[in-house]
Amino acid sequence: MEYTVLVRMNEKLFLRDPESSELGRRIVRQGILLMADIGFEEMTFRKLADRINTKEASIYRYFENKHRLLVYVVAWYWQWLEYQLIFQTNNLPDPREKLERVLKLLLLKDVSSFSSQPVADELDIVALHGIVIREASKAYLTRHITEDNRQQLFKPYKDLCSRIAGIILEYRPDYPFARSRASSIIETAHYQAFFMQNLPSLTDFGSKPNETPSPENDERLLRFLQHLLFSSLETDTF
Amino acid sequence: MEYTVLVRMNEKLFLRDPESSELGRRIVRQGILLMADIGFEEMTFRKLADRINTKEASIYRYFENKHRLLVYVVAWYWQWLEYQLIFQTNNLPDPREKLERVLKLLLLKDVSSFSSQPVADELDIVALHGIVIREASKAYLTRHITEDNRQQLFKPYKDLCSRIAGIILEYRPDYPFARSRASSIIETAHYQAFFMQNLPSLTDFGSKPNETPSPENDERLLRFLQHLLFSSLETDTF
DNA sequence: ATCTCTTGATAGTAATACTATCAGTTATGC
DNA sequence: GCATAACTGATAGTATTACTATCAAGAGAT
Repeated sequence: MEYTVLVRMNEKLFLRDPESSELGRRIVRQGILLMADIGFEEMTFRKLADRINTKEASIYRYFENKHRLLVYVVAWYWQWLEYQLIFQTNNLPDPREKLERVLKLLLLKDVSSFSSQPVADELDIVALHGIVIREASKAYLTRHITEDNRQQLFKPYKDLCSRIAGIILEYRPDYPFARSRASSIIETAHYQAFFMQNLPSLTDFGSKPNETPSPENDERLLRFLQHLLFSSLETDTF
Repeated sequence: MEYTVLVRMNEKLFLRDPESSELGRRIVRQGILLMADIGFEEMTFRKLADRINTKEASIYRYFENKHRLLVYVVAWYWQWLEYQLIFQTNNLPDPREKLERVLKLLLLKDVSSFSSQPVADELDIVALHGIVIREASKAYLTRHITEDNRQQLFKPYKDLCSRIAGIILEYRPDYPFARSRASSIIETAHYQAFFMQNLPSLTDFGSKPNETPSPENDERLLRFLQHLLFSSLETDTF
C-alpha cells in the first residue's frame, strides 16, 4: 500500500514536503506517535526532535509550527479516509450499504490491514485515528480559521463531507440537509468515541473511565450511529 | 437576576472564589470578553491583567492557569443553561415541547433578557455562548481529562446531559440511547453553529464565510436539529 | 572539482507561564 | 479603636516555549 502515491498533499500545509525525505517522514510518523502519546499541547518540536535524533531547527524547516503539523496529519487522515471510502464502496450498488461502510470507517472498523502494527515506512493509522478524535477540532477551532480556510487547509475534510453527502443523496435524493448530515455524523462518531472512553456517563456505551476500548462497546456505538443516520434519512418530517 | 445565588460553583474550579470579590468578578467577566475577542490560545493572564488594571500575580491567586479559567466559565455556562432549562420547562406538560425548548436554548434563542447588553455586574451570555461554541471542547479534549473528571470539573455538563436525557425518556420511555442522544445533540448544535459561520460549505445553512449570524440561518439550523432529534426518537429501528 | 541541497550544531531572542517576596491597604474580630 | 488577618499591587525572577539566524560538514549531482 503506497501512501505517498495515494496521498498528495496541499503544498500550503508544509514548508518543505515531508514525504520528500527520510527526515520528513520521520517527523510525520514519529510526530503522530508522540502526539498520540502525550497530547497536542504537551508536544513540542524540542521533544519530537530529541525523539528522532534531530534538532528543533530541522523540524521548523518542514513545518511552520506544531499547529501546522497537526493540520497536516489531520488533513492526511481525511484524504486517506476518503480514499478508503472510494475504494471500499466502489463495487457496492446499494447506497445503504455504502452508508454502513462510511460508519464503520469512521470507527476504523474492518480496516484490517492497518489495525495492528504498521510496517516499515507506513504511518500508524490507529494512533492517527486517536489523534483525530482527540485533537482534530483544535485544527479548526481557532481564531485564524478564516485565513487557514482561504489557504484550503481544510479541503480534505470538506471533500470527505461532500462525498458522504453525495451518498446520502443517492440514498435519499430529496434529503434537504445532506451536508450538515454528513458533517454531523462524522463529528458525532468521534465525540461519542471520545466520551465512551473518557466520560462514559455521557454515553450509553462504555462503563468505567479509561477502560480499554472493547469491541462490544464499539459495536454498540456503531449501532447508535446507524440508528441516528438512518432514522434521519427515513423520516418524512423536516 | 442574581447569578451568584443561581450558580454555586464547585470549589475545585478555582483557587479563590471569583464571585467573592470585585476583582474576581472582573477577572471572570472581562476574561469572557477577552477570550471571546481574541480566542483562548491568544489570551494570556498578562493581557487580561492589563485589561482590568491589575497584575498577573493577582489573577493567579484566583485561577491556577488559563485552562482552569476556561473550565470555570464553561462550567458556569452549563449550570446557567440547566437552570434556564428547569425554569423554562417547569410548567410544560408536553415532553415534546420541553425538547423544543432544549434546542432553542442550545442556540440561545428567545433568551430575551440576556440577548443584548449585559447590565452592571452580569456577565455577557452572548459572548459566553460564543466561547462555549468555539472553545468548550478544549476544556475536556485534553490529556489530563481523567484527573479533571475525578475532580468533578465536568459535573455541570454531565448534569445538563442527564436532565436532557431525562426529558428524552419522558418523551420516549423505551429509547435505548438517551444519554448519547443528549450529549450528541448538544455537540451537534454547537458544531453546526460554528461551521455555519466559519466553514459554511460543511452545512446547508449560511452562505459566505464570516457572514454575520442571520436569524434565517439560525432558524434553518434549528429546524435541522429538530429534524435530527425527533426523527431519532420516533423511529422504531434500533 | 565545484555547486547545491540538506542537516547538524550552536546561539540567541521574545514571549509565556508561572512563583516568590514584600509593602501597603482594607476588612474583621474583639 | 486596635490588632490581626486577608487581599492587592508592585517588582523581580525562573524555566520553558516558540521560534530565528548563522555556519560548517556531508552527500549528491553536474
